[in-house]
Amino acid sequence: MKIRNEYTCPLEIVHDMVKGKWKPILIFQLRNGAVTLANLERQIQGINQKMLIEQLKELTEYGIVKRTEYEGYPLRVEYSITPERGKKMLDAVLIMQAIGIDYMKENGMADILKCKGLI
Amino acid sequence: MKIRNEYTCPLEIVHDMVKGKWKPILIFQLRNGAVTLANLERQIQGINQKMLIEQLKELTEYGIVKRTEYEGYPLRVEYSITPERGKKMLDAVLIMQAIGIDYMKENGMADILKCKGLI
DNA sequence: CCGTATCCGATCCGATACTG
DNA sequence: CAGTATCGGATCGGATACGG
Repeated sequence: MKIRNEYTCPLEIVHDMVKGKWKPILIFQLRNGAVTLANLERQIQGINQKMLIEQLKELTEYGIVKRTEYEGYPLRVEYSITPERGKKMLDAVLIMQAIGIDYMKENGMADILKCKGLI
Repeated sequence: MKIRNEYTCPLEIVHDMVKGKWKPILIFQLRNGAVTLANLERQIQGINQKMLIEQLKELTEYGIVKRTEYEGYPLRVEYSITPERGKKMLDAVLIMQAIGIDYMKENGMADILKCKGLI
């Protein structure tokens, strides 16, 4: 992954950190602690393995996500958010989630929220 | 602009609201009140008029930005963030800005912050 | 179970030119 | 000053197949 050497403002970097369709959702899914790849794939509707690994990798390189590998067989890997940058980013993601929930309520999409237990 | 009719989670909508290289920066630039197009173009390094108008338009359609047109000549238009959704989104953007500032400090990019008066 | 590689259509975004 | 139209390269993201 490229980390550009010419940034003109802090938000430009953060955009690189979290751009991509799945990154905010991934951060949200890690809010309660470490999760395996297989679980993430199960919990996130519509994602595929390629996107999952690719975007987790980028989040890891920016210090938002931590990857932990455990010895033994079968292979076991867990992903979690980092206590510093990851936690802060989660705060931003939670605000955005609230915005999304409000938007859905106001626009007749509440059914989706219900079936997810968010309402 | 399309508002998909199939969303599977609130963060997916919010991603549509703020995706794009310039949207977080635009929201940040409107933090202190209404600004004209020409001023935004001056304040945001590297943006061009097309992107400026395009992304402001999308933010407006999602209720994050408000466009106000004043009568008279020359034409005067001002953009501001909305008190509800726009303000909340600004809260998220401010967290992200702080993350970006930290990141830059930790990675020897503090010079950019200095020249912007952010440090 | 975890990760990599490739292919390909969709979209993003920058440059540029033009209108009121 | 504010906004529209178009074009082409770069990037993104989904499907699929393969390897540790």
